[in-house]
Amino acid sequence: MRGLNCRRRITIARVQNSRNRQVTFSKRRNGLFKKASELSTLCGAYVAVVIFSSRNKIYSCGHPSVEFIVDKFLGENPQPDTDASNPDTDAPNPDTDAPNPIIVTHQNAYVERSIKN
Amino acid sequence: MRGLNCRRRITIARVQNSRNRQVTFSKRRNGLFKKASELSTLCGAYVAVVIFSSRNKIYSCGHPSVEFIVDKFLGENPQPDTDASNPDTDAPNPDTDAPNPIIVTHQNAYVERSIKN
DNA sequence: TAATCTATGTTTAGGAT
DNA sequence: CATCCTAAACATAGATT
Repeated sequence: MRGLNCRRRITIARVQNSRNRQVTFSKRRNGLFKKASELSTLCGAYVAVVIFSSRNKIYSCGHPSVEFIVDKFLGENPQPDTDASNPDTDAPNPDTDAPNPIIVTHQNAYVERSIKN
Repeated sequence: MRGLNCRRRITIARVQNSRNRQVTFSKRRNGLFKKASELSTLCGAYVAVVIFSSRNKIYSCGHPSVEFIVDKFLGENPQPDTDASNPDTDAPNPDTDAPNPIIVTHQNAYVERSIKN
């Protein structure tokens, strides 16, 4: 029970065994959500994660909420300001939304873009 | 170089020092994207991550693309189920979108929901 | 400001339940 | 299905450049 049944290095490629793949999906999905939550808490950022499993099930996690972040992402939230009265909290400020035309094509890559510019 | 300048345990709470917070944001954001990418590759899942920094900058990462996943999430991609017959490849099938009425309210919690049912 | 270093805290593969 | 266990793999806080 020791030394052999521990973590082994794996290559980042599709897990062949469907059973192992399912377990890996479950474990890493939870890990991803935890990391997302921590990032939000530690840095005061808005973080949303949306996952579609191979069986077409949706799993999502968002701070403050996936919908809010998705709307903001889509620029469908031209809403100027709901309540921006917290000097201490420099969390993303809703009322800084500009009537931007965002939504560029996001491919399989990390994207960084300023809303202001 | 001597045991002190190494990693220390931190509590998951807003990082007070703004400089450290910025560094932590940068490091963990990259880590989160990497994890998301690995999950997608390992399990054949669609994964999208959208982040709004406290300075309102957008950072996103998606496989196959954030837009595609967001659209799917919003149910703006109505279309039932083209084929549910591929035992080997259980990767999400783009053309299996169903005219579903999804979009429930997603709060600060992990959400799991089946599309088919 | 970002990249590098390194010891250590955290995640997780595989096995078992 | 999720969850526990273990030890190895991996991520990263803090210092440094």
